[in-house]
Amino acid sequence: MRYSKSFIYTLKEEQKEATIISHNLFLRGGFIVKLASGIYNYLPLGLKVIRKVSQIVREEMDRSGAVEILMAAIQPAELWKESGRWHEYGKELLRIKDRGDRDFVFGPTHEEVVTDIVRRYVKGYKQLPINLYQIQTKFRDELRPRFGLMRGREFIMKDAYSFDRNEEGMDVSYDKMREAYYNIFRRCGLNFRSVEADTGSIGGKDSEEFMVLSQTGEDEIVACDSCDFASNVERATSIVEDEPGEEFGLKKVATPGKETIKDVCEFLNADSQYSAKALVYKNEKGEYFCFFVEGDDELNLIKAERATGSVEIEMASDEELEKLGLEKGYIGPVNFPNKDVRVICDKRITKRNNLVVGANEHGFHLTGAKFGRDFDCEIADLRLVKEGEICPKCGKGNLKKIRGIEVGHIFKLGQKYSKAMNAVFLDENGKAVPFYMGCYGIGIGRTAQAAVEQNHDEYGIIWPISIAPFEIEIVSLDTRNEQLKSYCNELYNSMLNDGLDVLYDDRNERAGVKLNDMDLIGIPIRVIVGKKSFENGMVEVSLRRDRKKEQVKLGDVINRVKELKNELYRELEEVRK
RNA sequence: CGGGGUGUAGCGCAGUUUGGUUAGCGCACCUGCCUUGGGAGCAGGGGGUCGGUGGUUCAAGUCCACUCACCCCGACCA
Repeated sequence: MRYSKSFIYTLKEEQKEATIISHNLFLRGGFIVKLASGIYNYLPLGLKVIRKVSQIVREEMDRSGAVEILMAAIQPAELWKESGRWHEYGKELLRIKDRGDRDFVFGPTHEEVVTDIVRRYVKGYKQLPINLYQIQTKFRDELRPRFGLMRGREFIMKDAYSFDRNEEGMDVSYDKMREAYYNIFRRCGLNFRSVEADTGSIGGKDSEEFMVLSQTGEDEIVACDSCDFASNVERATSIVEDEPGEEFGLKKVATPGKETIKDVCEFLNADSQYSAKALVYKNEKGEYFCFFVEGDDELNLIKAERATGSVEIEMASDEELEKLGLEKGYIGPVNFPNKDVRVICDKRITKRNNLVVGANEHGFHLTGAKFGRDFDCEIADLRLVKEGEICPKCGKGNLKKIRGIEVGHIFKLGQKYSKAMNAVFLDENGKAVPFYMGCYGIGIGRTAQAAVEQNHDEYGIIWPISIAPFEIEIVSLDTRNEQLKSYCNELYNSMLNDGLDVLYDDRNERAGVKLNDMDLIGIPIRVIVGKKSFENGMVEVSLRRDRKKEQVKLGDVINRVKELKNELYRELEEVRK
C-alpha cells in the first residue's frame, strides 16, 4: 500500500475521548473513528488489524475441527421467547421492529440461532460432535461503553458453539477450544492467563476467562509469580500460614468506647490477627447473616453470596442491627444473641486458639475465644485473598494482584438451550436427548486493542508482527531525489512481488513527519531510505521495538527483511511450545 | 440507572461570570515561497445553523425553560 494513495490520517494531539493509552493510540494513529457512543468505524489500518486477528482465529478454529458459518445479525423475537431470554435479557438487548410491527433483536449472541440451525439438521448421534463458529458484528446496548473497542456496543466477535451427545463429549469439545484459545492468543503475541471464572446464573459446570494482563484491565485477578495459576479475585483462594497461638481461657474484659478492631486491639495490646470482626448483611430475600472474618481480612462479597445462596447481599444498617438485638462494635460469635441470623465464620479464624471477639454486650469484649470450645457455627471461605500470600496450586509462589482484560471466554452450557428449545437427537437406543452444548467467545476488536495496551512506548504502538496492519514499512526520506525515489519504487514493487505485506510512505512530507508517523503506527520492520546512506549504497533497517538501526546494502535489503520477518514470527511460534 | 461534567471550525480550546461591531486562537486543510534524518519557517486563504427548540430583550455564543448528545465516577456486564 502506498501511503499517499491510502486513507491514513494521524493526529498529533491527544484525544480527549480516550482515557487509556490503547484507545488514544488507535485514534491518533487513524485506526478507528467514533460514529456514536460505543460505535466505531474501522479505517484502513484498523480494518487490517481486525482482519489479521480474525485470520489467526479462523486458522486455529479450523485446525480444532470447528466449522465456519455466518449467522444472521438480525434475529426474530420468537427464538428469544422460546429460550426465555426475551424477558431475561434486559435492556442490553437491542430490540427492533420491522414495518409489520414484528419484534426482532440485533443479536448480542447467537445461542438461539445456532441451536435452531442444528436442530433442523442434526437428527442422530452419528452426526455429532459438531462445532459451528462465526466471526460477526454483535450489538449489546451497554450501560456504559468506554475505552474504544475495549467496551463498545457494536463489536466484532468470534463465537463458537459445540454440540455433543453427552457430558464427556462436551468436555472434549471444551478442551479443544481451550487449546485453540491458547494458540490464538500466543500467536497474537499477548501476555495472557486463563483464569477460572464464575459460571454465574447460566449454571454450566466449567468456565474459563482468557485475560490479557494489563494495569488498565477492568477485571482484578490474582496470579502466581512462579506457576501458571491465575484466578478472578472473586473466587481466588490462597495458602496462609498461621500460628494457632497460645490457648488460654475465655475472659470477659471491659473495653469502653472501643468499637473498632484497631481500637480494641490497641487497647488490649493484642495482635489484630487474633481478632474476629463481625459483618452483618442481608440478602434479597430479607434474610440476615453475620459473617466473622479475621480482623485484618476483608470480606469477599462474591464468596459470601455463594456461601449463603444469595443473589445479592448488602450491608445491614445501624437501625437494622438494633432491631436484630446486635450491639454494634461488640458483636461476637460466643453466645450469639439472635437465632434468626445465620452466623458464618471464615475458616481462617476457626484455626486460632485465642481470639478477641465482641461480648455482645455494650462496652465488653472477650479474649481467648476458641472455635469449637467457646462457639460453633457454619464455616466457609469468606475472605478476600491478599497480595503476597502463597499460591494454592504450586504452594511456592507468591500471589500478585494484577488487572486483566477479558479477551476470551469459554463455557460449558450443558442442556440449557437445547432443552428450552427442544433441540434433540436420537441416541443409540432411539431415545431423544437434548444436545450438550458449549459456547466460546473471543472479542476480536478487544483483542487487537489489548495488544496495543500491552505493546507500546512513548512514541506509539509496537505491533506484534502477526497482527500488525503491515509487516514492513518503507520510508522514503527525500522524495525529490530521483535516484532515491526510483530505488524506493523498485524496492516496494519487488516486495509486493515477493508477497510481503508492505506499507510504502511515499508522501512529499518532511522527514520528521514520516518518521513520527512510522513510530506512531508501529509497523514492526522498517526500511528507511535516507540520502546520506543511499549515496553510500546503504539503507537503514530497524525494528520498531528497539528502534536500533542497522545499515544494509541496497541489494541485500529484501533478504534481510525476510530474515527479520521470519525471526519475529518464529519468536511467536516458540512461545507456543 | 444514581452522582458529576461538557457541548463554539475536522481535532484541541478561549470567549459565557457582567448580553452590545464582522465570534477568536493553536493544530489540521488550500495557494505560493522555502524546507527533506525527528511533527520546521514566512506570506496569503477557505471553513461556524456557537448541540437543538422555545422564550426574555432594542440586541443572545452569553440570561431563562425544555430537550438532545457526549464524557467521567459508581452499580452492571463479553
